[in-house]
Amino acid sequence: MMFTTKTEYGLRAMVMLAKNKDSQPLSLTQIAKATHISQAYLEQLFAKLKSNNLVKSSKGSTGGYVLYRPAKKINIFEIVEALDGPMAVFYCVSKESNKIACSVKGCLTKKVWEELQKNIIKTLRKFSLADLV
Amino acid sequence: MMFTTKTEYGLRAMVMLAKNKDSQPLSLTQIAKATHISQAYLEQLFAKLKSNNLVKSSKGSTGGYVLYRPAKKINIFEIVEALDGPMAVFYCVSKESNKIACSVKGCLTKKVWEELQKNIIKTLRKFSLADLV
DNA sequence: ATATAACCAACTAATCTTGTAGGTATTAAA
DNA sequence: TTTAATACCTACAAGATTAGTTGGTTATAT
Repeated sequence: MMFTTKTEYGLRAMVMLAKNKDSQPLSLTQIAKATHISQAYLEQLFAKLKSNNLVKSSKGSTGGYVLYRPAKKINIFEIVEALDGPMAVFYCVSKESNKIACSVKGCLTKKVWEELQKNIIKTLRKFSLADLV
Repeated sequence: MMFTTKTEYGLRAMVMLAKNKDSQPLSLTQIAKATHISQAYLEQLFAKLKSNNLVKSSKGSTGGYVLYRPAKKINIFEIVEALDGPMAVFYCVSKESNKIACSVKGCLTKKVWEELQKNIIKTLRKFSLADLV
């Protein structure tokens, strides 16, 4: 029951973007250097961040990444979900649960996971990226 | 960010023990048959449950397992932690965090994980095994 | 043109989860 | 006292996921 390093790394990078007050976007080369995370690995993370509309990119020689929205308008849950995939503490409360057999009628255990999951999401939504800067 | 099947299986088995109104303890053979979980795998789970004082065992021909305490006195967090290991949503808030370098002074991200973790534990403690029966 | 950047897909390495195999020790009951 | 059923133990193996690498291409400011 732990988040992956993807989440950790991505979050660190997002904090860097939030702190960046330059007129220029921040390149992965710069981020890799500062965080000691391999640039190729960062690329994969940023693909996810971008497809979830959390960052936008510009190509070319002065290119790089900037936040898609102001840091205050990005909450931590969005970042976590973009990087780690849809939140599901158990199969029975995942969005793909129809695939897996959990047809137990009135299963009381499920209620625990539902409440837990709601709670996690609520907590993560409470914090914005700006809160981490 | 998902609990393992260890937790799922162990919890199912614990519910069975809680439901067992026989004078006899429940054997792993019986649990394995009812849940379709391999008996050898259940053995490993019960080793953890036992060392965490959640069940007690009796050997011999009519042996098996019973709850260590009444179901009402066992909360879900205890079971989850026994099976899945100490709760830590991130390395920086794990009990072994001294091993891993997270010496960032006044790291704001950590506060998020601390609050999240507290919340998870609180939610899981709120439910007892008796609530699932 | 050239250098620097994003972007892309496939592969490899490492780790963790899940499960198996083969045995010993204990004990109620025949 | 034998037998059958049980817990208990350790090491291994298969499978899945995570983490990271490699070798490219496409785009763009200088």
